[in-house]
Amino acid sequence: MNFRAGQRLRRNDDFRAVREQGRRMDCGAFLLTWRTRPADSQPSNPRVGVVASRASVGNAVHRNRAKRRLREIYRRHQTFVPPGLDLVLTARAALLRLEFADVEQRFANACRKLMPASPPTNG
RNA sequence: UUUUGGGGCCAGACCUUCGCUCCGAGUUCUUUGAACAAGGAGAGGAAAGUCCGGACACCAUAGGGCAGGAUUCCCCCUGAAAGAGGGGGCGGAGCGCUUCAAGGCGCUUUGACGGACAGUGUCACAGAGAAUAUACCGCCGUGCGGGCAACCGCACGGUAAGGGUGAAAAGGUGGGGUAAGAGCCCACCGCGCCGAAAGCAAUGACGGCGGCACGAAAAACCCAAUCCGGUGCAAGACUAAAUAGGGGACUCGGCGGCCCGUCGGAUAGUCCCGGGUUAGUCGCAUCCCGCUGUGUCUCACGCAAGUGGGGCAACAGGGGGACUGGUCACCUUCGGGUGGCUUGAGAGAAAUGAAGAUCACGCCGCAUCAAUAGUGCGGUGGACAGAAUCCGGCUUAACGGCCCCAAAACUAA
RNA sequence: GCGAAUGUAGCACAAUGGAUAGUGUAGUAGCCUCCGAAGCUAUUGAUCCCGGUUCGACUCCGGGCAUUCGCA
Repeated sequence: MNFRAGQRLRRNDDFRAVREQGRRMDCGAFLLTWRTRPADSQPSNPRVGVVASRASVGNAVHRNRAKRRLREIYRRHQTFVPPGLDLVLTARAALLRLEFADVEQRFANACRKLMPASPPTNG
C-alpha cells in the first residue's frame, strides 16, 4: 500500500479550499475535514494533507511524530476513502497520549460515516 | 569504599512484516519521455537558542572622512577569525596558620581585568560634616561670673585621639611627643616615585627616596587604543510561462545613515494606481594531501614597478590517498587481512515511521536464604530533543551509564 | 530558515539609579436606596525568570523564557 507525494496536498490553495468549503468531524485525537474535488478534474485517488500545529501538539519532535502517525493511519485505511475526495487531518493535543490502535479505530469509524455522505460543492 | 568538584566518552543492541525521501544497475512501452525496479544511503551532542566569528553570494570599483557599532589592550601560546580556547601576571572574596595589630604566607574560588589630575555630571536618606572636607557631643587652654571646695555656667580660642550617623568620614598599628592633639617625630605596613636580580613578556625578589599629595562609580556621559561598508541562501543565478508595452505625480540618478570622491546618462530614474507571474533547475553536500591559480605572511635583489625563494591552507580547479557502509575475488593461525568496484543524509505542507519478538541495563514487588549478594517470576522505565547553505565557538535543555583526576571522610594493612 | 521588536496589578498605561513602585478601570467589603445603577469610603492585587555592576536596580549589563512582527 503506497503513499507517495502525489497523493498528498502540497499547495496552500488546496488546504484553504478544503478548510473553507469542506465539512468537519471531530474524532477526539484529530479533526477530519473533507471536500469533493470539482467535477472538471478527472475522478482519481483521494488526496490527504496533515496538519500539526505547535500550539496544539508541541515542539518539532512532537509535531513530526503526530504527522507520521496520521500519515501511517491514512496509508493503512486509504481504501475506505471514496475517490475524488481531499482530506485534511488536523492533530489534536490528545493524539500522542492515545494508543496507536485506538486512533486507528477512530479513523476507521470516521471513514464508515464518510461513505454515504455527499458533501456540498460550490458548483 | 562513599561523598563532593572538575574533565572526557556513550546516547541500548539485534531480528521479522509493511511503509517514506534520495541515488539507482536494469526491464517494459519501437523514439523525446514515461512506468516498474534489484540494490545502496538516510538526524544530534546539543541538529535547539540564533549570542559571536568566518566561508559564500549580491549590492558601487568596496576608496577617504564624519556619524554609528563592537571590543579591551596586562602578557605569552594555539587558532583563518572570534564576546574562542590554554597558560601566566595582577586584583577581589572565603577559609586556615601566624602577628599586639596592620600585615604576611598557604589553599580554594572568582574577576566585561585600559583611563576618574582631558572634561561634564552623580553620591538619596541619615549625619555637625560627603570631596575646595567638617567642630554636634566630647577633650584642652585663657578670661569672666558663681561656689569654702570638688566643680558648674558663659565667652573666645586650640584639637580629627574618642562617641554618634552612614555603603563610604580623607592612610593603618604601636611608641614618642603635647595643655589636649595631629605624619608633628620614629619603627613596621600600605601608597607614590626612582633603580633593579630574575623572566620571551606582563610583572617584579631586593634597595633607595618622599612624609601622604591620590574617596567611590566609566555595566553615567566620556577619553584612549584596536576593529567593522551593507544585506543575508527567502543571499543570489538561470530556464520556462504569463500579462503589459497602460494611467497619474515628481526629478538628474546609481548611493543602502551622511558628505567627499567616483561612475552612468533623458530611448533615464523614483513613487503611487491598475494588471500578470508567483512554476522548475542550480546554489546543495565525507575527510586529508600544496599540484596549478587566488589570498596572505616572510626573506633576498632592485630607486621603483617588479622578479625569485620559502611558509600557511580559508576559496576555485585537477589529481592522488584515507575512512565509513556495501559488494566481489583471494589468503587465513578463523581473530581477521590484502586487492578491485561502488557509495558518502539533502526534504521543500518538508523523508528516518508503525506493529511485534528476543537479549542486555536501571527501578519496584514477590519467592528462595539466618541476612546480603546471587538466582527465578511478574510489573515498569529509557531523557533532552528533529538536519533545512556550510564550518569554528558560546549558551541553554536533559534520563541514565562508563572512564580519568583532585579533595574530604571512613575502613583495612 | 534568516532578521527585528516588546515584556509593570485581571485590563490599559506611568515612574531621573534613591521613601512603602503610582493613575484609571475591574474585584472585595461597607455607606447610600424599597431594590438596582451612579456616587462616596476603605481594601486586595504587580516590575517575565536567573545572575552581575552599584551603598542601593522596574531602570544599567549579560544569559534564558514568552509574545508579536517583517523578509521569496
